[in-house]
Amino acid sequence: MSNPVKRCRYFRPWWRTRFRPLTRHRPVAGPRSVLPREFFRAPASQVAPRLLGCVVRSGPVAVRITEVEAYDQSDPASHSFKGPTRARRTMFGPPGHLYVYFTYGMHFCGNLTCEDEGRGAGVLLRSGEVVDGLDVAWKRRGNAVPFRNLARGPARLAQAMGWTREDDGSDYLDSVTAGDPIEGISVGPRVGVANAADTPWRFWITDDRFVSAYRRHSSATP
DNA sequence: TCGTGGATTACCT
DNA sequence: GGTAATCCACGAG
Repeated sequence: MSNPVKRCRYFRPWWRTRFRPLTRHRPVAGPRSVLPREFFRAPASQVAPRLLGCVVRSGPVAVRITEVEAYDQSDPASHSFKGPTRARRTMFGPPGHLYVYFTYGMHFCGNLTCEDEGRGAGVLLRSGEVVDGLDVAWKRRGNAVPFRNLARGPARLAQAMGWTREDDGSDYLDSVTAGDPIEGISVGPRVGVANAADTPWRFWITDDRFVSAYRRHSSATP
């Protein structure tokens, strides 16, 4: 039993996956700087593109962020638009915290809160590339999931990170670190929102394979 | 690769 | 009681 491949139940060799894991060749190495609280105090639409390429860690799993969406209080599509409620109070809390919500009766999604306390703003983490804790992420997502889809999509990302209701309100200041510089940023309308779908507050890394497929909300006006 | 439809429940009106 | 910041399986081309 000296074969390390067989020791780990959830290890999957890259040649069994649809896409070659870039983590084998582009590891996140060395200490990374933690972003200051002031970083998250800015408007969500400014924080969102700056988060691209950053690495968010939850226990053993770390994800390089490739796609985000910004939401704030003046935004009809935002959970904070109608003011604070019990389920959405985290969004109105201090910046740099994790806001986890439950949607479609089965999925969790995670946001990083922005702006000053009392202002309901945040950045939805839509997609990412798992760069650490690959075995744990695969265990949570299922063995049959292709490497590319481990965290491609907000609910997939939340599942890979292991986020649930209990993580709502956690301070994530020490869990977000700067990443490698990125090539380019694309901007476009947000996904899955019925109101203000055309507000260009969705940001993603141009030509990155770890970006979710764009799908407009079924009842959104064309 | 793309489009379609079903699953399933917390939350607010 | 309707809506929802979604995912997955499946089929067609």
